[in-house]
Amino acid sequence: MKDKRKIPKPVIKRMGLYYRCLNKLYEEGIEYVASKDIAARLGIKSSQVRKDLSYFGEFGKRGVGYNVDQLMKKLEDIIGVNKIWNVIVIGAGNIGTAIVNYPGLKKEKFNIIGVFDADRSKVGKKLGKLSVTHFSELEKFFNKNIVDLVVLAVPENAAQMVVEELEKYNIKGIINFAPIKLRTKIPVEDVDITLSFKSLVFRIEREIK
Amino acid sequence: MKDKRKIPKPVIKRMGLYYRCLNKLYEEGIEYVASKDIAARLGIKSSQVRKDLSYFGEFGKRGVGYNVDQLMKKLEDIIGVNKIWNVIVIGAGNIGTAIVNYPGLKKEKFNIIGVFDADRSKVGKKLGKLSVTHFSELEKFFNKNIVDLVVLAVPENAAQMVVEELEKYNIKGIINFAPIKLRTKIPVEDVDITLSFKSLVFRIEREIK
DNA sequence: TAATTATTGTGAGTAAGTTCACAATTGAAT
DNA sequence: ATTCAATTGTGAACTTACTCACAATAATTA
Repeated sequence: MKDKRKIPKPVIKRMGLYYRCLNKLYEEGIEYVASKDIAARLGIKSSQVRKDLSYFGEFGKRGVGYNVDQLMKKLEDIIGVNKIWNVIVIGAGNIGTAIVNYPGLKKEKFNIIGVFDADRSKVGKKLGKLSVTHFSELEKFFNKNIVDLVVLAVPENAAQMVVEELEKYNIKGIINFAPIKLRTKIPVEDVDITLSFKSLVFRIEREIK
Repeated sequence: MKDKRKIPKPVIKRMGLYYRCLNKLYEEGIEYVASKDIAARLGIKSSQVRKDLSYFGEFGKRGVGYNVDQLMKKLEDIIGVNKIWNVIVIGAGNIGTAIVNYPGLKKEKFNIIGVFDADRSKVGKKLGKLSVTHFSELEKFFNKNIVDLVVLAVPENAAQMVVEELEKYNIKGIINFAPIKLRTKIPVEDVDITLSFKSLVFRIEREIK
């Protein structure tokens, strides 16, 4: 591993993919795997797999491949899945509800500990084990709980205002479902599902690969 | 516009962003806009905006900017928002339900015309105006309806089997929420929300920008 | 009319990301 | 022990994407 190199952003997304792939291999009882096989399962090139992993260390054995169990554990450290992240969801509409109910997040150690909404008619509504709290209770909640991440699932016109409120607290990042660019110093990851639809449609219409 | 150039994939995603931005400008009553202003709203460089647009034509006026209304209409043609897309959702779990109820899609001309699930206990459940149909009715449905896109919101272990079923029909694309690589000739757009969480967490932990 | 200011469109230059290609290593077979 | 086949890790080449910088153009002002 040549150190100090900056890790390309796409590598980061692929690490999660590799981790999931290794999990499956482990469940299938496979002990050693070659970059070629991982690549085939993910539909990418084997050289990509090797280079990506090489940013973090030398995990393989030449002529043999990677020990599934061992590499899995390395990836756990790298992508930090072992740490439990406390998450609150702001906005209890369709997206907020789906996030709270989505079992995949819990499985990956994202622990949802609160749901907030500004709409009084939604307050008290049960979502799994949680019930919706009014947005005005946010400060009280932050005083009593450690919150790492906030899922922002509010309407577009409310998003920037909520972010400004969030800046008062000490959160580590925001997953933003509102289709606007948030102005903030807090790290933000934007998620936009309609863009995925549009992107697909564009490819279909233009036959661009 | 220099023609025949292949359009970079990231440009395609940004076109949707530009369109949405233009809509807002239009609503705000702004008649002309400079690439610099669009860029500022989206948090990117103005040269990027101009170059992206230049793949499709020359829409601006030097020294003045772009006519909002006019550019909006051009973008409509380019990204094909004017066409209505018929969509079915397979899988009526959390994600499937959220997709069906998500008003953003309807607004963008993605028209959900059916929801299917293999779980008999879900069949008949009302989701907005639609009710869940059993997966075995799929063929009958395809015989009576034109379906452009399929949203795949089934568990990971069912996804590949569903895709093989879908290959019998003449659909144009798949939005895949299952965390696996689908083996198919049909154009697929993968959506993975847990990857967004992981990517954010990775950035937070490593301070990589 | 000439100067001034604003802004586009794009070729050329950078930067980022991917793939190639091969020496180095490992284990198995002869 | 030697050969053979498999596979890694990585520098170098290549490809893709982004940014710069400036000529060209348009509107405004003097």
